Amino acid sequence: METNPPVVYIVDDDEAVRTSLAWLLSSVNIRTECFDGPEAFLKAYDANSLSCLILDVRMPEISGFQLQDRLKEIGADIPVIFVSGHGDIPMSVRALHNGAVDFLEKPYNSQQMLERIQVTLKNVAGNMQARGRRQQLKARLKTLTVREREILEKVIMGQSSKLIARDLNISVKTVDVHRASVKDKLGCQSTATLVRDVLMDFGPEFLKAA
Amino acid sequence: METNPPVVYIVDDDEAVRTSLAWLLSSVNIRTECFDGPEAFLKAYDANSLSCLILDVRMPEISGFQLQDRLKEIGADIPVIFVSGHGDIPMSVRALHNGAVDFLEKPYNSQQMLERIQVTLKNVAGNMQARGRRQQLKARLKTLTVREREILEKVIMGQSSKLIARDLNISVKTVDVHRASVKDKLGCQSTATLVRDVLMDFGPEFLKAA
DNA sequence: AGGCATCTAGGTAAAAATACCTAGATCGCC
DNA sequence: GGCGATCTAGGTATTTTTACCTAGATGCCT
Repeated sequence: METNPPVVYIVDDDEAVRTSLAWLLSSVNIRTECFDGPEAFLKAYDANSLSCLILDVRMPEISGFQLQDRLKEIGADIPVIFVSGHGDIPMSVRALHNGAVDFLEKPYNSQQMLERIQVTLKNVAGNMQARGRRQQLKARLKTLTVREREILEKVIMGQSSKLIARDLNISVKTVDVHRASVKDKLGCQSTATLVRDVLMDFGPEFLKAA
Repeated sequence: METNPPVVYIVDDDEAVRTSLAWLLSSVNIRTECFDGPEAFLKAYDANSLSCLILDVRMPEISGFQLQDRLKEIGADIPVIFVSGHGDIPMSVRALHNGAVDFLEKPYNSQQMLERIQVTLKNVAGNMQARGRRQQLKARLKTLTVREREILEKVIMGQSSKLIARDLNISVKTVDVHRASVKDKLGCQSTATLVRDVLMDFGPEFLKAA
């Protein structure tokens, strides 16, 4: 996790806006990367960076909303701050419902813009280590076999090895073997930490998650 | 938990708005309760009801935002739909950041208003049984003694009785006694279900919760 | 055919959790 | 002074989990 310098991605088709924002941020030593459209941004985006995205709503070809959807699809949880010159209330509501962290009007107040960005970056920083664990756990969950995952779910539901064995019509011994390899693969010390780690990072969505 | 008929609370100082909204909702058989100000609403509000709140932003004495803050303070997690006749984007963003589920402009489109309300009520209904468990668990957590709660936290952190005993400089036996009474008071069968139940309902906020 | 992953299951043993029991020390309250 | 709550801790026994070991059956890929 190389997260040291925060990056603010700026996606706007208006050259003047990009330049002005970049200048504003550089004045407080925040690194920026500018793109004139979503495609260019998606190519350059580094999911492991400590970053946020300043996104224009209305752009040719692909709108800001569409880019936001795209980012959700690929599981990129970079915080999005929308900026719009012709926005209205329904648009801002839609943006925030769709997961944006903020919505500002153009022309924006520099001081305010800066403040919102810094708050956002701060929040991202606060969530970084949690996100790291989450990603790691997700990767490890993928290494589980079908049977192991099945046992994991039942363990988390609080069933004992005996019950699980009866459910699956296999020996308790076999269940224990699977439990052991699950704990091994996920790097947990005990059933308690196993349940805790999985639920902390995935919560109720665990059963649905891939 | 008597939650049968959903209630839509309407708080607006404009009599005409209240009447019109109440009429709209009654046309689809949704029960409403109207109030001309936050104080009257707070007196009548039933936290156990399946409900949402249509709230005007600008009102004399106490603003909609202030009522929203008040509701957060008293732990009422009723979903709030703001309506405003003189709203702007910053206001809507502020409202949503503050926990509102929606923000509509006056004059509103009846069909749209209805739709948003129904979506909101549906979501509330979906969360009701979860909320019930949460409330029950919260109540039970309060019956724990200081020591029991201390042990519970360590158990959830994945520590074994042996470790906990060493941490607290007491006997393993004593730790087991506390563990047993914690499981008993919270109504859990095993450590796994204990960890699961607490984390499912409180998650990472468990340590901060009262 | 051989290698590899997976699911299966048994043995042995230690460690941990759980379920019962008793019971002393302390403290605040009536 | 007695009562109840709380924290303490021991005994005993059972069940469960965990850590090691081996190893057969299956199926897939090279």
